[in-house]
Amino acid sequence: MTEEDQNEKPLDFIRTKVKEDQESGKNESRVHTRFPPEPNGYLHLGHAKSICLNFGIAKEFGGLCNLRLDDTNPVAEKTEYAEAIKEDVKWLGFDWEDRFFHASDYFGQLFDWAIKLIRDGKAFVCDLSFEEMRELRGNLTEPGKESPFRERSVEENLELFEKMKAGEFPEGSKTLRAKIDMSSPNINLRDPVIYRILHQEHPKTGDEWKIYPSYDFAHGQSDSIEGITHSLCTLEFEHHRPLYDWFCENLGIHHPQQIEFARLNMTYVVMSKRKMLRLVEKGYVDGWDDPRMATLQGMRRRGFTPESIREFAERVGLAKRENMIEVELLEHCLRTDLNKRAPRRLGVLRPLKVVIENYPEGKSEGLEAVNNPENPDEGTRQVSFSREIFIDRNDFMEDPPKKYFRLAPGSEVRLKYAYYVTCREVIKDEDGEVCELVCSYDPESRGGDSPDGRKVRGTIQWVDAATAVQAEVRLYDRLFSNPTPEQAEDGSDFTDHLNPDSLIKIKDALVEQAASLLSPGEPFQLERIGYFCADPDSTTEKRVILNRSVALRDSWAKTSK
RNA sequence: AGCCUGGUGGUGUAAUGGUAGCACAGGAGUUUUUGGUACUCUUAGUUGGGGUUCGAGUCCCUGCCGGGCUGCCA
Repeated sequence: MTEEDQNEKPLDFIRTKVKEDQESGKNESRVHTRFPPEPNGYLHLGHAKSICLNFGIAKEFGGLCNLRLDDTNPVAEKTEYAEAIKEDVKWLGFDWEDRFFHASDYFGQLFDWAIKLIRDGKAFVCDLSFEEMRELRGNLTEPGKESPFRERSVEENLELFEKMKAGEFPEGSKTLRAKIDMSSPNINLRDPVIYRILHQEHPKTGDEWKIYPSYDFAHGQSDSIEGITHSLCTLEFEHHRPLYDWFCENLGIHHPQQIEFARLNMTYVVMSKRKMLRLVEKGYVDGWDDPRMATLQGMRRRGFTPESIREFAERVGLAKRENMIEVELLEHCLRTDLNKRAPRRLGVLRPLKVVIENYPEGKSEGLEAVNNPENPDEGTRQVSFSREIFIDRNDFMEDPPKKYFRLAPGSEVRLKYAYYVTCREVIKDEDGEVCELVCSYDPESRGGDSPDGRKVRGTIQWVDAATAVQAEVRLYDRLFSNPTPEQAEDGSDFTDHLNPDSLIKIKDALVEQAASLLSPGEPFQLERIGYFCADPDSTTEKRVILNRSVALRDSWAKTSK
């Protein structure tokens, strides 16, 4: 993209603000962002939007972006998740260089800042139980009441807080609270808890700490320590911004600006960690990396490319209003990317035997097939052809409707890259099912063109019976049959809307050899069917298992309905 | 109920007082050895009501609707 294009391209509200700040010299014109996931689950498409935003802005404005794990709650967090997060961000194509941090790196500094707040009379140790605190907090319409421990002396607070740190009190018995305003209409400002007692091993700091800072007391300060200039987060943190600001101001430290944007929602999926966890735990899917999941690991296994996801993240836009992106946009991004890069191969999902009666028995020949019509540089390959081949059952109809261009009794079609064939005879088994076709071929049409200029409307794919490789093909479709499974109008649960056909396994598909040799994740197209890649199970189970990433657009399916 | 926040075609997103545009989806067609791709054309929109103004999606008032908030989660 040229500089001019970039100037012409309208900026979203966040980039507009970043640009203003940079041009006005704020933060010495530095731009520094961060992606701060909590390591309590796997990253999903919604995170991808945030990753692309944060790393993208840093790149566009000549700045930096950190990766920081927000590990302030050891109860839910695991190293397993932390590793997956790093892997996923890297796979998506972003580089945090040497700036990989943890909120727990700052526990010491955070503790010192808590001390400062106590000394300044802005924080106090509170003995209220969970329930008592809730009662005194008030509600949406009524102001809260001050804690009876609010006016403890600085000395007593200091002593108690040190004892909390030393592990002298049981979990839940005391908290450290900021002294702000119990009557604030923003409930987050009603003396929020900033430290709680948790006798819990932390994946990073072990048993060093018995108290842990809350999100509000850790996040903004972590941003501040790292010199973040723009702290981008989702809308639900909007009510927390006054708190974010309050801590930076009252601590007298570098004050990054928090800006909120609307999170990503998409049709036919669920995007919350909690709901995804349920899908995994209840066995509705095969795991976090199930190709039907909107997790980055699932999407990668399914055959999504980092490029397609980045393109998607850019195209969904950025604003503050709630949104529901149609999954079709994601599919479009994948197809566009794969169309230009995926090599073409031949395969049939539901094989139907075809014997070419006038083709010499025992003969076999190699035919030249184009690897990628979008890119001639990828050249051609040889595919073998002989008297017995298989075509897809979908490509034959005994009693075809109008405008059906494929094979039917007496009709002629082109076998892609091979010959024109005409269906002469239909053989059925005892159940009356078509089980074999007898065709004749035109030897003059080798390569797929007839010297007499005769045109044929239909072109179908095929595989050579002698050399085709058997494959299990997994056809994935949307996980839910309802576009908005979470917004059940009838009070139903999202799991009531699971699509029973979201996974169809075809055990006995046949593909040409070249389609059976690719490693997991390498995309290819089975012509006229869709984009595929080998599943990791291929390696462990030592057989060919293919995932359909996305089907090709099928305008015939549409018109024939 | 109070506070905060947001409302532009089916979906998403532009237009910062001056021709409502782009993308996806939908429809029609051209090309085609993938009923793919590409290309062309096309349907469809400013939440209601008032006001300011030569002129309002944009500013003001008011109604309506959506989202968020009463964790020692993030």
